[in-house]
Amino acid sequence: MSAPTHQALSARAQRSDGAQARARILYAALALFAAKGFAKTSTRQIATAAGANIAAISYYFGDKAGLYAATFTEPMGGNAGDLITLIDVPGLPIEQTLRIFMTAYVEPLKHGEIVRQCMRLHLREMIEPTTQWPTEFERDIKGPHEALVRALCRHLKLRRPDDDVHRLALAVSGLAMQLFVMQDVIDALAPSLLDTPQHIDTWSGRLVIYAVAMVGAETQRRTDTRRSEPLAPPPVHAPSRSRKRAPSKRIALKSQPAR
Amino acid sequence: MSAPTHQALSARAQRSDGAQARARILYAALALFAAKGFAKTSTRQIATAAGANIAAISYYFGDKAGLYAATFTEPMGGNAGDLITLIDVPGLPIEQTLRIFMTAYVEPLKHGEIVRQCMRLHLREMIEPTTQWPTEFERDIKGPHEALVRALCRHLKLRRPDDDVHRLALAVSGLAMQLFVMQDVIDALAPSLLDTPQHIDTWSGRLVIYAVAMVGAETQRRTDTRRSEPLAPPPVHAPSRSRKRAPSKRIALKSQPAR
DNA sequence: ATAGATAAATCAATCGATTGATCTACGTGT
DNA sequence: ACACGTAGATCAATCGATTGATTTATCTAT
Repeated sequence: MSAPTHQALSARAQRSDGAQARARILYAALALFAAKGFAKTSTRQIATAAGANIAAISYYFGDKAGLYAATFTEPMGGNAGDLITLIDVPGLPIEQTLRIFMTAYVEPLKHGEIVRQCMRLHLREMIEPTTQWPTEFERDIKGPHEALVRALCRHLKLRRPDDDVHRLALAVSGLAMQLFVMQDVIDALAPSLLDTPQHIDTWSGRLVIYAVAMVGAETQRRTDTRRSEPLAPPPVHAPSRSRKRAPSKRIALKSQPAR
Repeated sequence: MSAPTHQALSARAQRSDGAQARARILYAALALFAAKGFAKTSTRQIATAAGANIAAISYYFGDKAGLYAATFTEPMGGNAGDLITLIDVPGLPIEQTLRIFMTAYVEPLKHGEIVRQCMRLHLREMIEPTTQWPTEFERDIKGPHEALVRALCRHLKLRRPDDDVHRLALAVSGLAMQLFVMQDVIDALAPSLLDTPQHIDTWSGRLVIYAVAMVGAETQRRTDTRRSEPLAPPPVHAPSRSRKRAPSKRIALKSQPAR
């Protein structure tokens, strides 16, 4: 019989779906791995948090490493390639490309705790790489970066990217990436900056402004160094609020203070 | 017996200094903790790498946690407060303040492997906080950030920092911070960007340009929103290379494409 | 429809390996 | 002779993984 009134008190039913137990284990593992890392999370903790038995993890995922790999592939439907195709349209002006890039990059921050945990998991891989890292790197890091490099090359009218384009692209994507890396730091420094989707949107808007400004500064720098002597150190040109052309005031600053 | 020809092959002498063994353990632990983290590094590995015995670690440092704490306090002489006093001089124009900030922030990247390992250790604390983190946060994160916020407030003529100042400060310091966080990523994407002190100086110079541009953009945004209707969404104003006042060209951009 | 058979899911118990930490004994320099 | 430092051996605890047995759901033959 098993009347349908079997207690749903304990997060699992007497005889759960099977796939349901698998999902419980998966998300419990995601939360714990994201919070404490792979090494400091034991399979017993995962099983306890999921309300499942320890044996179920090897039953469904083979071993602990298999479960870890599943937390990378299963929860997210793999929307990484979208970002690339979004910004890889040649006709778009750079401001729109940057806005699309930033908005798409930051947007996951608004989607619940699970996406946030996925992000945290991926960040851990960046600092403490496992066998999962190469895949992660190729798909979520190298791809978007090179797409951004292509867009910047188009805007700067370059046939091939040079070091400065790579630096610029890293600075731009780093603006968005830091929101993920420094989540806790930001919450500690200014708690009201990441708490609501509205605040995340305003931040995304600011990042677009910053990115556009950086691209503009790099464009400026390239024209400056091209028309001046090629070996001169890059002049500090502050976009001073005075509208007259900043005459590249030579500031007496030691470029390398500590030799 | 034991002729003085006892092999100096293995990095330790037969009867080493005592304090010398301590130092070997400390730096071996620093390297291993920085490379693999606290949990995944065993005391046996540290002792083997240091050419010392396992008992020596509890003899000199109490336990594994004590050794971990020592890797934070001993190798670096604590030069964090310097950065604060450097940029906390009210008279300096913002360009110089930013240059000093960036140069001082990035400069450790040039100093050998040990400083690099220390940085890596501190970054691990950011993502996986231990009891060491509060101290670390107050001294190396919150302090410099608030100093930068003060400098920006001075430049923007604000009596008290608002959210936008915090965002700007985070974006600026994030530019420098990402060089540490993304070391391996950068090496994988464009290997020649961080390999020599000259390249690091070049990058530092670019970061100053970027930071100045971002501060300029934020200044611009504030004047724009002040003189326009206060509730309008922040317009995308590209710092176009044309010198004439950018008339805040209204671009038809959906602010939130993927809602 | 009902009983029996097969597969799926869960459980407690336990394995070998490794961890951090400690103990005791030996060698060395003063 | 003495203290200091080192070495090997060993401790209890915990880890990931596996086992065999039990329970439940699904299918099949009559």
